[in-house]
Amino acid sequence: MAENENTNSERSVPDPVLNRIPLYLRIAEDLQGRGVETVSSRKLAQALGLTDGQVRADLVFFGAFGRPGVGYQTQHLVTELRRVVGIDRAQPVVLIGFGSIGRALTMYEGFEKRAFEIVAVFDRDPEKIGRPAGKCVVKDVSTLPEEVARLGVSMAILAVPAEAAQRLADQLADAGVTGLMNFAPAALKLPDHVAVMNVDLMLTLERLSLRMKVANRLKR
Amino acid sequence: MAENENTNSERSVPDPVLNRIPLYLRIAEDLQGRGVETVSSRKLAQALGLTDGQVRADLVFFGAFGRPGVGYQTQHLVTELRRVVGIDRAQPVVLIGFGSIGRALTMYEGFEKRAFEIVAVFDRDPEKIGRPAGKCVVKDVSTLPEEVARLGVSMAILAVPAEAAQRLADQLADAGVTGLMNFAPAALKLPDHVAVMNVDLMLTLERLSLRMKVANRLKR
DNA sequence: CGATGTGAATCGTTTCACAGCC
DNA sequence: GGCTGTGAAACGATTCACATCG
Repeated sequence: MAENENTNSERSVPDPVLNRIPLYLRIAEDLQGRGVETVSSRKLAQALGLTDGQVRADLVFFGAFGRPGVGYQTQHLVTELRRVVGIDRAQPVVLIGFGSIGRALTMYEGFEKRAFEIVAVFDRDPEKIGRPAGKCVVKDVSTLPEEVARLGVSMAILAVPAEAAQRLADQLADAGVTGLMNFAPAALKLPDHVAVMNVDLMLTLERLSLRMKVANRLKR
Repeated sequence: MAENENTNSERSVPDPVLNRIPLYLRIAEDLQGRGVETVSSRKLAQALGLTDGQVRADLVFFGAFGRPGVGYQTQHLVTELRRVVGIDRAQPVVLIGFGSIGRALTMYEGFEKRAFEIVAVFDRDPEKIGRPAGKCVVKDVSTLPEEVARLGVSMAILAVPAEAAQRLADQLADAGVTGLMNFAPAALKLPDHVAVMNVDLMLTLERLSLRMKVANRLKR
């Protein structure tokens, strides 16, 4: 068995920290790509608009990989954070919904640059089934449960209309998916062991609009 | 120190509250559409997985529109929150970048259902310029500043490669844009009076992956 | 010296309890 | 009785200061 080296799981990690870890990884990767060998918490903080103390406190949640007097070795930081985030090896992902958003995702180059790979695409529309979608061919969504189980995928992207989202999310959870990126404007109800990240474009626009209004108020 | 007689305007609203307000609006709209006339803070809270006290506290930031013993009138709540969010009337938006994401956005029906309207689309690629994009025609991005100024738009969606994002963001800010939804994986530096919402798909996937690994989800 | 890791203090948000209104 | 609005308490996250190590 591949040992799960401890990973401090005793303590629950605050949500804001979970959101920042991938940001640190991105900076570290950028520095590594530019040949920078070490980086201080202060540098990391400046790049992200945070304080150096916060950076150190965040990183310590996942183990102390810095050296006093020196800083963090970018190579080491990248390796460790990739492992922490779970992208130290390729992650297979299934995509459900080949509408405008789904299509854009299959064309998006970012996936391969990072460690994610879309291994199957599903849609309900007979018109779309059989069409090429990136490296895949669109499959009938009715085969979703068996395909997901067969592929052993644990991550899914849901890009379907709101009405269909809950039912498909349930199917995915039943088939063993434990992580879901949801583009549908729906508040999915799922078991606690399934992680969900909602990407709701209209909601985001409204939040932006609200911030613009609030800022205007403060300005007066 | 002079007194501020403006009660709400000077008070800064916590970020988490700003994120939740559009959620309340969505629930209220749904209830209104189903003919429900009043709703309690408890009902709103249950629909979103919050506490009733939190809902009340949040809404009070923007004025007290509830009635003790009764609750909130959905009609009133919708009207007020639409105004608060700034979608009580149509909001013109410009879209920069007609790649896979930009194209998906022009096809997305959600915009018109909500109060946003894409009034101009820009790209750099001569191949794409002149092509239809929703109700618009793709314009040369070199005309961006004058077009934005002419249209008087204050909201923009940036769906271009990371390398081009900062320069275009600067142009947009100079042209009077005060709200920006950014799809590029770049940490934009902009004046404080410009609100930015980042939608970074790879970052979101990494945050999802990290949450799947941590699975520290203790009970509610 | 420079920079980390850490516990203590500070800050802000959420929760609670209750007074007041319907 | 039901429900809001509100100040106070509780909680959690961020900042700070410092001991420690390279």
